[in-house]
Amino acid sequence: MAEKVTITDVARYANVSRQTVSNVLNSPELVREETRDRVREAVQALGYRVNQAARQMRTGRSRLIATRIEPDRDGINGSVFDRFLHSLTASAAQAGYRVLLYTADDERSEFATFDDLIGAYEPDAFVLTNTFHGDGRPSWLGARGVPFVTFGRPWDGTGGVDDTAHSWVDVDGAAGTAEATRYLLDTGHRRIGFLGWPPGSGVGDDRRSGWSRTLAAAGVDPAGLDCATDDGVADGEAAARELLEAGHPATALVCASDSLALGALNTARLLKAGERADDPDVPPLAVIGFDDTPAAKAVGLSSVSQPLAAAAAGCISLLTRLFESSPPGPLEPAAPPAHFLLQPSLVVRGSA
Amino acid sequence: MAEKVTITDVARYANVSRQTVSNVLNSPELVREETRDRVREAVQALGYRVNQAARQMRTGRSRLIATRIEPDRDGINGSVFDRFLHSLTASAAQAGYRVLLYTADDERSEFATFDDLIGAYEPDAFVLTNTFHGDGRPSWLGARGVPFVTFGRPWDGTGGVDDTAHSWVDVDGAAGTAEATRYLLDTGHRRIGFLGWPPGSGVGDDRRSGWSRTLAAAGVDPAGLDCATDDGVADGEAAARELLEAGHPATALVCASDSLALGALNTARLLKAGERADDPDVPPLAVIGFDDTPAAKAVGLSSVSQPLAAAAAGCISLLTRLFESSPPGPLEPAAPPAHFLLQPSLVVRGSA
DNA sequence: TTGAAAGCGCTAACAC
DNA sequence: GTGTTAGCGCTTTCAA
Repeated sequence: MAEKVTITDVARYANVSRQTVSNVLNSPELVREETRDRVREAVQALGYRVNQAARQMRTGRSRLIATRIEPDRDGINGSVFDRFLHSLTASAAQAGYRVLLYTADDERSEFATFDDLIGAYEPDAFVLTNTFHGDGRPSWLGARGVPFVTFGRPWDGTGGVDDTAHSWVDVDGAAGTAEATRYLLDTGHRRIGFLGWPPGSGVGDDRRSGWSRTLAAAGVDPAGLDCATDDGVADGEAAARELLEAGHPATALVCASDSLALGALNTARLLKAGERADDPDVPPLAVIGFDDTPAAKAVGLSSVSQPLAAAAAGCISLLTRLFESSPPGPLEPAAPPAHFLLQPSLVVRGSA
Repeated sequence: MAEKVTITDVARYANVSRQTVSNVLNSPELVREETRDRVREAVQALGYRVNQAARQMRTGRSRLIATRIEPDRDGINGSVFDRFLHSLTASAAQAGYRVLLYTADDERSEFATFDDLIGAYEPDAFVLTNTFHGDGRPSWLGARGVPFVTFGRPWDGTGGVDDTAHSWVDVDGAAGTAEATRYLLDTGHRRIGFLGWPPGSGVGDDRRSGWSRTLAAAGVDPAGLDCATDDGVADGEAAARELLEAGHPATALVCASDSLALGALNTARLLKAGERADDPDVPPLAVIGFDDTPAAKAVGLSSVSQPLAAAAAGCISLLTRLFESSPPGPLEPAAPPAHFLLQPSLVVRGSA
């Protein structure tokens, strides 16, 4: 256990008072340059580090950012969160913060954890991911004046976004599927289907809209090309089968997730090997997924990639802005909510 | 911002002294039952939570466990760590601890982060993952008397394990590949290859050994069946090609990772569709991966699954044992290192 | 510009 | 069994 070095040790070593050391650390402009340098040397020499617990008691700020770690559902898309988390940890560290993890199975238990965390560790802010329409967390935290940022827009349930609600960072999903659709159009496809989730989820509707508007712009009739199902490889397989066994089947598919895309790929392979085997009229199905997960990379699936590092950096940037505007104290008007809408990019691989 | 409730508020509410409240919290047996109940009611009524920062200043314990979040390399196997992390967070919470994250690109920066973390946040312990032969972290932490557990055995470089080094939890990789090999043997395969990593990595050698010993027990000559390459889908593809284009090719493959297995699957598919097309003599290649990643699930790859939740729980259990034996104070002999070697299980899917 | 005093919330000793 | 005292390391007045 490294012997604890306190501010007193530094003061003694540098021949100044404890307060002067504190000033050098927190308001260096108040200290004469010569003294400042001497103190900094002492800090270096002794390997001094500010003790967070003590500082927190005085300032009320923990330099901790709490976020929930997601259990990776079907797992394919889980990796998106994990990559985000890595970047968040790195960005936070750069800004002088650490990331504290928690888990929660449902809203009730998450609120209980909020209470626990806020009471015990006093995180300076929360980063909320996987937000959804009707998510109670923003208002819970908002009501208590706890700063937070969401990775995901505050969907209002009609496909719109309430920009004034709170600070957020998100990736423009519609732009991603639009780019994917445009790419397929450029490659010569006309009958481009969309494999997505049931309407009502902000994210899913957003991604669908990019496809439909691009198709509309190209004058393609989307009838029979839109298919909604739950997320999962098996769901994707089944749904793709519908789209491909129709009278006038799709020749390409834009998918709302890599899970669905992987399922579509499986189905296409089966059809190719089965009833349609050796039918030269049937070209290979072009498929584009969403999220550019490791699985996509592994099987050569083209996919829309989210700029996760930028999203994480955006969250931290928004948070620090929040901290600056509203000192630790009581709830104040604080800075007006701000947000970043980032552009994804299409990664083309063998599948399209 | 929820108004802060302190121990003083509770004391006033319950008509006792602050110390009595503290006693109810920390040494309930010292307090008369009636008083205890009254205090507990007050705690409930006021929604009181112990302030960690204040407690930490007195006790020197932060109830924080630090661990490094891994950037997910090729990504396929990255998900293993993430699932472990989720379970670790849950297990830690149950034991009254929170998980603090950090990142590090190399050993030097990790040591610097150790210093930072220890000086500033004073985590009670570290959980080290992805340990390797020659890993300097255990001795660094050990020298400073900082408690830690590794998820991964302390390989000594000769394939052996130094049991006395420190507490660890690990999964018996050899048992996993042995089970996979046995399964393939039972399915009628004889020429079962192993697609692994270059010798020298404890984990890789361990997994290889399970295969080779099982093959030996079955009286199969492993000549030309062992292939080593770096981890990655592309590497797996290339290596599998060697194994499959040999004079007397393997009919089944046990792989050290799902990445390699996925690559092998790709190669098998190509060969099947290409030069070997329509050759009835060539049965489909049986492949078994390692780690049971989401990608394996998605493509129907059989794989050896690690009990990650149990591993995480084991880490926490070992850590709490450490805490109990060695009070916050200076470095003491503490409890002797303990460890858990967990058994993986084979998940059979379409690929084998 | 630097120094002295106070106190954040808690718990380990010790007195009552 | 319960209350009193002291102090963990720091920063924020305020005075020198």
